[in-house]
Amino acid sequence: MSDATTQAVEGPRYDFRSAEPKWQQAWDSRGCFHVDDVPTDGKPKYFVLEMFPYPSGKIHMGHVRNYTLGDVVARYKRARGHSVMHPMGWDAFGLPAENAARERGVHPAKWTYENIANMRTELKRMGLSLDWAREFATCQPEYYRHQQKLFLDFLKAGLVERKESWVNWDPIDGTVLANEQVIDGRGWRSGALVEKKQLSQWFFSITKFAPDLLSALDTLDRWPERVRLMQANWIGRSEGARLRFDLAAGNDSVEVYTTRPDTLYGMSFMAIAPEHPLADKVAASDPKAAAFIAECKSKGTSEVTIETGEKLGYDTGLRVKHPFIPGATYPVWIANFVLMEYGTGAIFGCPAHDQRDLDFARKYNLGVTPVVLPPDADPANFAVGKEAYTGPGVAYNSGFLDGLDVDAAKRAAIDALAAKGIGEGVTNWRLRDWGVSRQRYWGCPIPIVHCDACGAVAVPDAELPVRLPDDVTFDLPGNPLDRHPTWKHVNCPSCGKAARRETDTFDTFVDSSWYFARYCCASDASQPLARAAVDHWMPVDQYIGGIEHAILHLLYSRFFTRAMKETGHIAVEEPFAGLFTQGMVNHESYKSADGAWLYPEEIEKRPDGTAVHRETGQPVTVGRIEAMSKSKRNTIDPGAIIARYGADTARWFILSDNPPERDMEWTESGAAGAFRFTQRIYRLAENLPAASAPPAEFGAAGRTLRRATHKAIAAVTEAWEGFAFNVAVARLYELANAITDAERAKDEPGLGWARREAVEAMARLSSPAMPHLAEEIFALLNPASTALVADLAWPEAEPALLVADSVTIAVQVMGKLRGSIDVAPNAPADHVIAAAEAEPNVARSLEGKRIVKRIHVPNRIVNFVIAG
RNA sequence: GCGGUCGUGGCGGAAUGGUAGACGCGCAAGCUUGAGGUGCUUGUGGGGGAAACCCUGUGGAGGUUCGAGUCCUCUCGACCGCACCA
Repeated sequence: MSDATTQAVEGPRYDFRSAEPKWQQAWDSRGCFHVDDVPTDGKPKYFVLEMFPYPSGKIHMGHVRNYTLGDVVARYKRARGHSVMHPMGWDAFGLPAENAARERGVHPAKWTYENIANMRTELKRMGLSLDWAREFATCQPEYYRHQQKLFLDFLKAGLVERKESWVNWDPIDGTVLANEQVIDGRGWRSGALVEKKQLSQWFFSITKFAPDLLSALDTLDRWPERVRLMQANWIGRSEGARLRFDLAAGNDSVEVYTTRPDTLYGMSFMAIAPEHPLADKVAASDPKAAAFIAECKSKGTSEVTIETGEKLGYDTGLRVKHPFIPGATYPVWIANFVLMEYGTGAIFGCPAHDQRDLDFARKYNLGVTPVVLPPDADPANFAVGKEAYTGPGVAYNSGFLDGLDVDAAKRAAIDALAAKGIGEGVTNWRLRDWGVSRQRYWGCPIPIVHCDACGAVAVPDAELPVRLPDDVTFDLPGNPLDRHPTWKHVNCPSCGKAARRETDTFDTFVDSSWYFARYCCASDASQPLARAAVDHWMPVDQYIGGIEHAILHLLYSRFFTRAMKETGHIAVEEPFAGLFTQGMVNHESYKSADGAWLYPEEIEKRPDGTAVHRETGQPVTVGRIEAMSKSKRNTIDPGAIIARYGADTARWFILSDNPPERDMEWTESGAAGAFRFTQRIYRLAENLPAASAPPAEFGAAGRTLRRATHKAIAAVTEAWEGFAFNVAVARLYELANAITDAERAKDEPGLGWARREAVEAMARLSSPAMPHLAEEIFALLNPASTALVADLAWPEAEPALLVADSVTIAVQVMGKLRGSIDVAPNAPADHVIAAAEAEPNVARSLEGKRIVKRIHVPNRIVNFVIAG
């Protein structure tokens, strides 16, 4: 920060440096934002929640935006008479803590708790209306013990399964990798070739709720449409048929799932996934097949294969019988484009009506028989070339299905399969069960003991929590829990014999799938959720966070809430009644001549928009405006902004820039402008008369200002209410402009009172955004009062003052603006039309014309339709 | 490929079918100031005009309407999500 910048904010009239801590202290000492677990105040409840932060070390501008948005809602709702719960906590388990341990030798717990302490201090400087008594971190045994209990309850209720699944295995790191962590077939950290491996893991049975998770999306009317659509796509319902194909030789059969049973007569091959059990069987006696399968598995997740979409296959030599055509058989291929995870891992190929099947058939010279005739096509010469026909039509070349349209043919085919006992209509889901096992240390231990005699045994409730051991090392790859000398060696809770603890920990998404409910009863050590408190507060009325969690976190939370309901921990099914997804905070990026990224503090902007390096004077390339990131160095430290301008300025700018759901750009000039505004409205509050009874009469300027004040009350209220926060800011600027106009007006009786009223309204209307400044101005205006704005009811507009003395009505001729007239509100139509016709410019346009129609919209517009 | 969102001044953006560009940023001129990255005043979509005013203008083309940024159809572009899902 340059000297010049520091000077610019030195000695301001409103000294945020002393005011902000003072008011934070005042709110805190009066417990303004504390609520009881089960309140008895009779107020309507409102639960405001922002997605809790990962304790990475410092807060960033995304946090500032997120928590400012939430704080506006919380403070506004409180003023509107709600009992508001607004808690904060820490999503504290996760990989970065382990990486810090590996790279810097600091214990994950120490690293995490130090980061939390630092970030808590930073958050407190923002002046958020939080109930800090409810704070917790998910890495505390006091939290995760309850999570372990929930898991065991889910297990008892049949909502948890242990099953084999295919995973990306990094043989060097000795761990499972998420798909995103596999880059070109290699582990992102180790660079080792990733293997596909079957591993026994714990799964939450989220698919049991798939129908409900989908249909209930319709009830979430305060969620963004696109989030609901993304979830619907993710859950992925599809209607089709499951049917059995018998092998031509032997007794084996293969199950297939299809959405197009109407095209069965167009079959020319069957394809099975490389992981399909039948493929294994073939490979056992066919080395070439084994080699092909191995190749597919190594390339399975490689982006190259997926992007080029090259279809590879291997003909097993086996053949299957057609379900309807006696004697017809088709080859069985192993194909890389068939997914074991979807449907049954096997498909029947109908190249004429499925693009992938067609690509495959063309490559390997398999037959292409059209069986759906497009409308207006000629059955004698309709043929499929490079594009499969997937549109509507009528079945032909299809035996008993001939002449039926697609839908009727599907039903007829399913009926026929069912009659033969070889198939049925089914609904299929894209959603997979949620694998939660991670081979990591810094996570919640899964409370299970593996016994050779008893199998997987639940840890008894009385022994919870299963605590993470502190004495672990990170000098070797793999899971430190697995190689800990003693931790995993325990006796079986069931038979007492020597057994092994589960050394996997939970996916951190589990931690965040129920934290919102835990806030309601955070101090109750005896149980995960205390029903009285949770039933009172849940669901969250307004949840706010980034769009990046549109699917996983929100879907998992919806699942968890249903599972908690089924196990008696909660009454609701949907955790978040309202959801708001904020945009990102972007900033320009800067590059020096030698190509190195530069921090905004390292450059100096020239008036012409170019930039130079502050120290060297070398030219700097001003790059794209993009998401703040450490690698591009285009970050702005909220701590520095708050130190320089104060929290209110940071909050105000972030709200004013643009609509909160869109990406915003952080600019120096914008922040400076917001700072100037804080000073300006404080100035408006100086030198006002003391409080007094309202005068009986107001002059013209006073009346104008009072109308502006009450219009602002109505407009700002509506804007805060509707998440149009940038509009609320604009309306407050208008009010400030109106106050400035009144300051300049000739003094008249009552004007001082009207200015006081306006300034106090200004302070209170802006208090959700700039709470410290609001308190400071209120105290300045009311030196004898000990009341806090944070405790005051929201201002109400006087309806009489919302009606203007006169309204300006636009006058159009043939829809074109030709003038405007001032008339009394709700003046009679004939009067308004006469005045409109008399307006000089309008009269000129009407001269010599015949008016065929006069349209009058009261208080809005007059439009003359003329002929000739 | 499938699904979706969005196109308004130099920029961020306002606008229940009813005066397009509120409000802010930036810019320009002026006043204030020892100075100013302060404060204040005025101006600021494009074209014409001395002015009054006129024409034009919300990605493009049609349509509905007395009246369209807003509703409908087509089209172009940008962005986002999912993606070999059978």
